[in-house]
Amino acid sequence: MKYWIMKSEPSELSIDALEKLPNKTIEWFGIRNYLARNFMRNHMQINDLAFFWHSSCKNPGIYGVVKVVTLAHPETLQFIPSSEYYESKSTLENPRWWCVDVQFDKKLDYVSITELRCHKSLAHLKVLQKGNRLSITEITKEDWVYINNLSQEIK
DNA sequence: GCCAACGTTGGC
DNA sequence: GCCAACGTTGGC
Repeated sequence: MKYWIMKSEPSELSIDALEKLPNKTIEWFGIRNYLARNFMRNHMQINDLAFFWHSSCKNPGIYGVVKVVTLAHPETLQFIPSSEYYESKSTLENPRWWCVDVQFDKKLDYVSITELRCHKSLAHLKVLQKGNRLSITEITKEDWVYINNLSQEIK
């Protein structure tokens, strides 16, 4: 079992919006980066857990937990010409973009990026590194436990 | 709105 | 397959 951080712009999909969806589940749409795709397609397993991160917003950081509930499958929006995520090079036989479905698990007490930066033991996190542009990164179980405890303390 | 970092594109 | 130019991400 693996642990992840998955970033989403709250204007596109916030943790609250996810919680209101049917089954509280959605495909992790819109990923157009090969590394992030490969994490989903090649490495994610059902029941993996991820911190839900709000990015490109006033208060970036961790807001909750989601669970991986499917293996990777071709992403829907790449086939829809009117979508901003349309991919003309994808065919049904050979889709370029793949994603998993994630389900809302729970909200956490907000852990800001600023707070995370205060902890030396988290300095290795990819989300804290300068110039990081990857919207999906793997973290260790130790990081997972540490950050969960942090959220509890902040509460 | 700035800008550093880095991914992608396309000519050669 | 190199690499310059360009585009995008995302924190600040």
